[in-house]
Amino acid sequence: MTPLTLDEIYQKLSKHFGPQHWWPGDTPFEIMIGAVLTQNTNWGNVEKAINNLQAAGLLSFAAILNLPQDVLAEQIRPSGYYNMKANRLQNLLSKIEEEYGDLDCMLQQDLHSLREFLLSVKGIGPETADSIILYAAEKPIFVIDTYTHRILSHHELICPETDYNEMQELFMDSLPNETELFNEYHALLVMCGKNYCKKTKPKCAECPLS
DNA sequence: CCCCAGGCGTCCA
DNA sequence: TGGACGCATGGG
Repeated sequence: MTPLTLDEIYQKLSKHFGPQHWWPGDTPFEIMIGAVLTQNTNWGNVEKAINNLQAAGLLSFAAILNLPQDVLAEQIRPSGYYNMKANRLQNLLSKIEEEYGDLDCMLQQDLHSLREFLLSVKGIGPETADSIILYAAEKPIFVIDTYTHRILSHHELICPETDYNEMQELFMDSLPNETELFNEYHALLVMCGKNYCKKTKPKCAECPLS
């Protein structure tokens, strides 16, 4: 049988799951912090870390930048890799301050220079960069993650060794260049991955794409 | 007890 | 360039 098209996948997921209202964060700053904290980490653990920061009154650019790194690490402990992530967060914020002065200025840059800057920051890879661009800066770029790879691979739209950039081009070459669509599509792929296309015990029979 | 989660940098061939 | 490995908590 012929593989699904990217458009058909979107239609099926959208019908099955409905609107996703992503990213789960209130402000661009909080979205950016969450994007770093969720690296290879369950979102539930990220929420615990963000709640710790919120409760301590530390969920701000200045607070996170200026906190002693070991104190920050302790606050974000539930998100895992906490020493590395404390370092990555402070490095990111200091680079933003150095390059742009503040977050709002960074978010107003054009997509290409923003992506180039983010990828130059140690600890920010393609997925984290693109998540910040799409969900915090609200500019049209398609975010790829392990779920995307697994779902495309499983439905034979790609071979397993396809890399990040190839998958991103696949989406962006065949879909209209719309922030809202890219936002919703990625959120739907994550929802589908979490519920049906898990690494172990996948529920393929119940998947809306099967 | 096991395995995994909305990655990334480093090292080594 | 690409595969292995470390980073680490909390949930199933």
